[in-house]
Amino acid sequence: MSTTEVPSVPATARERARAQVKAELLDAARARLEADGAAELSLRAVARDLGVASSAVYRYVESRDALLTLLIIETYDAVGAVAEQAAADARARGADPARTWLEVARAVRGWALAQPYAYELIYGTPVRGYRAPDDTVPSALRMWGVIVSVLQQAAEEGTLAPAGPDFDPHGRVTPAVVAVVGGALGPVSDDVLRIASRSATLFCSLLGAISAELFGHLHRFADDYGALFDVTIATAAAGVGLHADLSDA
Amino acid sequence: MSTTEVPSVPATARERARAQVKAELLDAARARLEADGAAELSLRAVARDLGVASSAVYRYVESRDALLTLLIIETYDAVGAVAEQAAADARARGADPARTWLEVARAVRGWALAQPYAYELIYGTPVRGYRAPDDTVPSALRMWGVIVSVLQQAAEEGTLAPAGPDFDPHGRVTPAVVAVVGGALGPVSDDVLRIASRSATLFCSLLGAISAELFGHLHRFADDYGALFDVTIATAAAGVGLHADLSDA
DNA sequence: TGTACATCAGTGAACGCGCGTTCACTGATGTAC
DNA sequence: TGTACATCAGTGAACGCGCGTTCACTGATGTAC
Repeated sequence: MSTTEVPSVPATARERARAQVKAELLDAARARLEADGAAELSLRAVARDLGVASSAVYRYVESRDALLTLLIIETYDAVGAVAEQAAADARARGADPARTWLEVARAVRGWALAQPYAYELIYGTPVRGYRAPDDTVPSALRMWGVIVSVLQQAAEEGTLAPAGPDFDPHGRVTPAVVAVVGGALGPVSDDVLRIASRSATLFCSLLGAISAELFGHLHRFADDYGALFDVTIATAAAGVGLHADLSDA
Repeated sequence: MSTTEVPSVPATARERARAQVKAELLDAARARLEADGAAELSLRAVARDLGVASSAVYRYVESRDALLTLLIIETYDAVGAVAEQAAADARARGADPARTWLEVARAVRGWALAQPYAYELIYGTPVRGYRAPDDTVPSALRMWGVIVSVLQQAAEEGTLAPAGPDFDPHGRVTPAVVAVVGGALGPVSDDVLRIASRSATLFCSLLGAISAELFGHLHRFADDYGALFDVTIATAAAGVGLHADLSDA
């Protein structure tokens, strides 16, 4: 009935139980993370929450760092899915690329505000002494994929123009940069060439706007930070050639 | 010879010695911070470095949190001074506002790369369990002062235009925002009105560009991140109406 | 279906670590007369 | 200038805490015959 491959549904009851306990462990760890923050995440606390000896955790996870890695991958996937969904929804409603990007940014902000410690885990100060292994890369790239898809869409529509006569990023994008952003996402076309550095600019504007709010640098702007966020994202996007209409927002 | 005011130079030898030891303590704490990171800063480690019992530190500092506060203020002042100096230098060389901002951004980035843990202390994930008191606010505002001065300069020169026809931040800036940015820096003029949200946008673009680099989100862009940084900063600035000429950079 | 053995999830004690903070103390430095 | 007292910088031991990780163990679950 099956080849010698590892089955996706575990065969034995023991394996099924094991998979379920591991899932519960991850859930508990995520709850701890979202309550205490990434730097404070402790195996003993997670074990306590599960009502289990702290040593039992080691049946499922090699070390605290390994657990962190699992959570980081989960979190990149979660925010990546949020961004992808927002882009798909916006496009389904007929949004242009600029509007799509704004919707993506809002969705990511909403996600970050709802679980700030998860945001901090991946986009805040890296946990000291922890070095993320390469396993996290594919999940981390999902966000970049969304960004590039927006720019690509604008380039195909011919609406991706530089913001001003004095500024043409094209000439300043080196082959190395192009290879990375282009290479990660498909064949390098002239369009991608033109958008390579712009993906970084959009990413940075999103990271900066959310981090500034979350880390308390805008708390004097208080109540209406949502509107300020829109302006900040749209302004940086305008610099990149994506002009959004905010009048209905 | 003096009033009853606290003298700025301590009178007694004991007071002088005390002030000097406190300065040495802060230096040692800063060194530890720059070696280990903010979250790992420990009073015992600092005491060890000073060759002193850990309890002795409490003669000079109320608690670990109080020490953190002192370091945060010092750090805000340090980066504020770097930004102010860069702006002054640029203006002395006859730079326009857009160019001035780029020079400021570069200077701040250089400072951050040279002491990443100091940058993280103030602009990274806040240290858990620590709540910054209001003492830090004036020092934190120095950076905002530089940003607003650049925008004000452009507004006075009449070169501060929106980036595109579809985007006018003016209408979306609420009175509350204006009161904060304007109020912190002088009387609220129409010019300030127009730049209130833009200061946040510039701040966020700087925060995002440096954090993204420092926290490893651009490490695949590797070698030439300096050029990418310029483009990112200039692009967001262009969205705000500051058009920099990068051709000679 | 029943027995003998292997696997392995979970236990609980322990190791060694570092931390922030308190407290009674000592001895040197300063002050008042 | 000399003595008696007050101040206070720094000591070292201690308290109580939580952490990551290891290890020999037990007992239940699974497998082979």
